[in-house]
Amino acid sequence: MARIILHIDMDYFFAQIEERENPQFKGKPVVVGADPKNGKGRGVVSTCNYLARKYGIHSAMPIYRAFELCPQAIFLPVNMELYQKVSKQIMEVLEKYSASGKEVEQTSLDEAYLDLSDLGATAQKADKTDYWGKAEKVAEKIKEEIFEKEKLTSTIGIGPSKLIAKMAAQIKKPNGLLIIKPNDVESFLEPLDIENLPGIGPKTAEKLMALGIDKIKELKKLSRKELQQFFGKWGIDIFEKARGVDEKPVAAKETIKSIGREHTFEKDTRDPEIIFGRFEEIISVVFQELLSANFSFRTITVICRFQDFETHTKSKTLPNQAQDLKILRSEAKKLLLRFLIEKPKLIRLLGVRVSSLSPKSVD
DNA sequence: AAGTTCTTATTAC
DNA sequence: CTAACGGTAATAAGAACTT
Repeated sequence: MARIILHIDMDYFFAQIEERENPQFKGKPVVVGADPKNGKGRGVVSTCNYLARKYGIHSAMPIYRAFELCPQAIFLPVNMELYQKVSKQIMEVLEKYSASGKEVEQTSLDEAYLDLSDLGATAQKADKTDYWGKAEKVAEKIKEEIFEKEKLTSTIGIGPSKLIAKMAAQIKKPNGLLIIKPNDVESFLEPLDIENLPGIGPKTAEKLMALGIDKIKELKKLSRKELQQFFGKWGIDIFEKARGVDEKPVAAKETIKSIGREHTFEKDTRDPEIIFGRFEEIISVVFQELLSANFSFRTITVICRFQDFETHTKSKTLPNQAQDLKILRSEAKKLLLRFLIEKPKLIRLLGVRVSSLSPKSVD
């Protein structure tokens, strides 16, 4: 029995919220992300509205580039608290539509999966036809309710797996709805680019391109064996994805696995005041996060990116769980000192991450 | 030989 | 002065170590 999985993705989430909060932005290009600093900013675009996209701006683009493309756009900082609040409201709507006992799997602030298979489980044999029609109705209602309550548009994809549901939504955005039934999976996938497959990023795509493969239809010509020889274990995954095969269940994420902070300096630096000052701030923020989440840690990782963009990590795993700022600070500092001794280069970015977390209950 | 730990690479939002 | 990019997190894989 095929599952019915729904994937919802809010349209240009951060920027759409900003439009909603500031009606005067309507009809103007809006870019949410780092401060462009008159073309000298070091950050990137987080999200932008579709008008900004017309100028060639897109997510992850260096902010100075976005500023070049459209200096008259409205540039806004990321207001994460606000987006988190809105996200929570939206997830509450979704909860109502997930079958009893089934959890909503939230994968980011603005994306989630629901398993609607139960719509079919109760249907009679004679009525076999319309699980998918019912799912479509549910999707329409979800979209409507979110729009009513939050005045935000979204895109929903429905398919027999998380993979297909997600791809359906990706293709149809913004403000779209697309249902791919099991029989349509093949014809849906084949004409798409390999990069439309979640998990196939620029690196994997480039390797496949070198083999003359750019469409999923071409990718399917490679055997399981060939893909495995090329990509190892990963090749098996690719083989299955190309056929829409994805058995992963919809399940809410249990716990966080790591907590970290990174900072890119305004200017690359070697100044100990700046380096250690910032390092200390990063450490305390990470420790605060750890406390508020009520976790102890066992592994500390320090990330260092140099002027030439070379990025390295050093980590240390303690013999026991700890929830102690002094330990975090002293171990992290030792790791940082190793970097400073080994490399004489200017530092661009510093980061600290704790992992091997374990929940720590306070009595 | 097996289990950890350390490090890098890749992806995604 | 040529000028290529954030921050946060997960996951996988291999190398390097301990036991």
